[in-house]
Amino acid sequence: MRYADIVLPVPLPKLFTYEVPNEYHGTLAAGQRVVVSFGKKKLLSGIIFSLHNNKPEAYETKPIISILDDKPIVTLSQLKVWEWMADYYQCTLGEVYKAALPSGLKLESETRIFYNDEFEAETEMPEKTQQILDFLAAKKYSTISEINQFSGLKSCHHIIKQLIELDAVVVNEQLKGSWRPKTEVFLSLHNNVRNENSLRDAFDSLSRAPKQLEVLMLFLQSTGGVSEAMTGKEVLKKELASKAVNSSTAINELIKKEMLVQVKRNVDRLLTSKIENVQKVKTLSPEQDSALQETLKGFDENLPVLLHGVTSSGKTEIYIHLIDQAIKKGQQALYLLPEIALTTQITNRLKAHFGEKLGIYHSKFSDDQRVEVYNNLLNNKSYRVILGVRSSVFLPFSNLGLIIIDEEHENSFKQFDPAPRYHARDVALVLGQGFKSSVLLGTATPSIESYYNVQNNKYRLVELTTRFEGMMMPEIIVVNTREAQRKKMMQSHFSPQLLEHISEALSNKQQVILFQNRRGFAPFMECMSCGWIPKCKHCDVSLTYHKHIHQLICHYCGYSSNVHATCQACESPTLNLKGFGTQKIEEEIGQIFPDASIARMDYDTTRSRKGYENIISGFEQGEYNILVGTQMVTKGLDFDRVSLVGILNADQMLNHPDFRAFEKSFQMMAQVSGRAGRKHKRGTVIIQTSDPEHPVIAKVRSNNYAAFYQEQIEEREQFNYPPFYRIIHLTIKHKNQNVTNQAANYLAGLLRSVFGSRILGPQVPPVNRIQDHHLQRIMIKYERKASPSQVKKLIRDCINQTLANERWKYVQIVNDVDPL
DNA sequence: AGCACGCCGACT
DNA sequence: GTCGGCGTGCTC
Repeated sequence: MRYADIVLPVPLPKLFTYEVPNEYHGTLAAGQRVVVSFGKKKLLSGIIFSLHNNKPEAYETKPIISILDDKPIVTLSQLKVWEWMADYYQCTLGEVYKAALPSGLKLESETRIFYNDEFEAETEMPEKTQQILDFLAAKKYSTISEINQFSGLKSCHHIIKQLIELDAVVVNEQLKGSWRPKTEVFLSLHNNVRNENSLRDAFDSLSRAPKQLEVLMLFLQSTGGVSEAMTGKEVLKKELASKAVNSSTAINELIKKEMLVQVKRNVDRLLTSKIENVQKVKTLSPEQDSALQETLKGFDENLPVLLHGVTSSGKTEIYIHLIDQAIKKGQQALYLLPEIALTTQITNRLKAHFGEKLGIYHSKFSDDQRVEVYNNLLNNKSYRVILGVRSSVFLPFSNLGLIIIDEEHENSFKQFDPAPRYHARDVALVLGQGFKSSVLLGTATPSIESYYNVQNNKYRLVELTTRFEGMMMPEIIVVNTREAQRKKMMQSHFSPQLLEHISEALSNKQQVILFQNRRGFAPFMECMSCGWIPKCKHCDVSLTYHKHIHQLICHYCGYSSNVHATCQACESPTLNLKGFGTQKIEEEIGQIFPDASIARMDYDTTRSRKGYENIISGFEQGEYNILVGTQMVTKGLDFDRVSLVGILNADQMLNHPDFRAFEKSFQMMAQVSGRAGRKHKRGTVIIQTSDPEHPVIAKVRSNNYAAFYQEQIEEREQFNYPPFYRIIHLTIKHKNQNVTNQAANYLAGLLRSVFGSRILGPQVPPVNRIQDHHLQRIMIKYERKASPSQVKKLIRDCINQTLANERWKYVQIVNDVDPL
């Protein structure tokens, strides 16, 4: 095989053919990583997709520069999933590759500019050039982006080019960013002193070096005693060093005197905490046990099972039993959770059961740690279970027997940007087919699509209707805010009933959760005189005010701006903070209950690595009385002292212009209500709304999922929405608004000639400009029974025909399959 | 997506 | 006259 087709991390819809150097003939396989040169100078790592002997006719091939692995790091079954994804989600293999591997396994070159020491200037050069040269001379070498940053230039290309011509600098491409094993230094007793006599002599010889003596004693203590130390037991150097002040010189002296020896060893980054005693799997309640048996029956029929269990019904225990069984059969298990539900609570619980068999794959982990999880699984080391977020469907499983998708209804399983815009639940089902794994979808509030699959006998349904350990479903009180407003009884966002219940809970030393879904209601500034609102320079959105840094930030492109004292339009000093976010609620509730301690959980307070866990554990331990939060508070948290949950504004969710708004509202309200109540004490939920008779609220109140589903499914059928129809969104982007509009109209016309009334739009999406690109959107709704691949091919043809047109060949068209 | 090339307007 | 911004094309 003399040629290799290689997947490269570029969004181009093809593979690239490189020549295999002679010495590698017959030694390569699909899935191995190679380094190749791409374009004029770039070095990239890519994945061998296939090997063949077809010499390309149209171009000269470049050779593969080097081979990074002796054996494939992407398995054949992974490559199959990649291919399926690229096809189903209409993206390129390169985009899948980018998403699939942790960046530590993807190498890319970086241009380094080296200063030439022998250089002597013959003529004077411009000031800027001289500055950059001085900068390089001081640093020896630097990168383009560093120089740009230093010089404040948008591009330093011209200057560098000049310097190259003058021989003042040389450039060089350097591969960077590769993962390296972590090493730590261990100490053990030197062979010379591993008997009592010589050890005694050693002690004697240290009589005038008290510090070294102290350290040696500490070392012996750390090994667990002299006899242990004699066997060569090792102690972490940094741990020993931390036991005495200024001990590092003493340690190094002892090494020099050949009393201690040090060795560097590769250590696992993930085995930081010691594994506690592995817990036995708990016995299940009768309800749980029969649910487990039902689930197994479904698995026997080779059907995915939808486990519909009310909140706090103990689904996790069932999962643990299933995982345990899979491991006993020698299989692997994958437990998928949405990002925000992957808390220490659940991690600790699983760790207690599965110990070092458990691997965790999470975006808050460093990239090095993710590489280690990847390698652990690839080399079949310790992991048998992976608890992870959406991207863990990309891990190199070899014998996946069980997949659990918990909180199956969660939208965050769908990746929105960048491509691949995949839904982890749907990819997991495909993954499961490949391995013939058992698949379990768990939730208290199934998505309409999944429940429909139950009705159609594509999934088996298992229900858990009772809460764990005698917990009762909460009492739900609906408060009419319109009426309260009319009677002028609303105190800002709080109804008298809600305030009454809060103060009652507080005086009973119980905790309160206040839920505010702030979607579209983030705090922003507005001029009270002229109505001017600070907007993003590059996007069609108002800037969001962030109190902690006192800045305005664009949530779409990250643009930030200082807060000005005066209005930029009319110059009057009347800029006011507007909006109804969690921060506002936090402040106001603090004024009403000055003695309560309040925590806030939202995008801002949980961005840092520890922020999220601090808030949760603080609330758990009763440091806070009230927790104010966005949808984050609804996910998989079990608190023991929460007696009251307040939903501040249900209307906001219900009035969203989206066909899934009711579904999302029901799920959100049901989930957040599930946080109320403790063992043997019924919790209370207060829902504030201006429309207490709203059918969705009625179903939440009666906890009647089936009725809710019935209503929704009829609506979906009537208006041709999923699950009866499939949806594809095409977003057309261009810097010039006219070009965007024309291209969108042309494309929509083409599509209509093929699909007729299945085409909607083009329409301007709610946010019509992002990063200086104007947007238009076309929606394609087509019957579920139509062949998706056929439909997608026809759509591709229309897109290609549009892009072939000279006038809009620079238009970007983004494909979102099954959008949410 | 990145990156280089080259065209063209802005300032010395 | 040069500098540097941005539009255009190419990547095995």
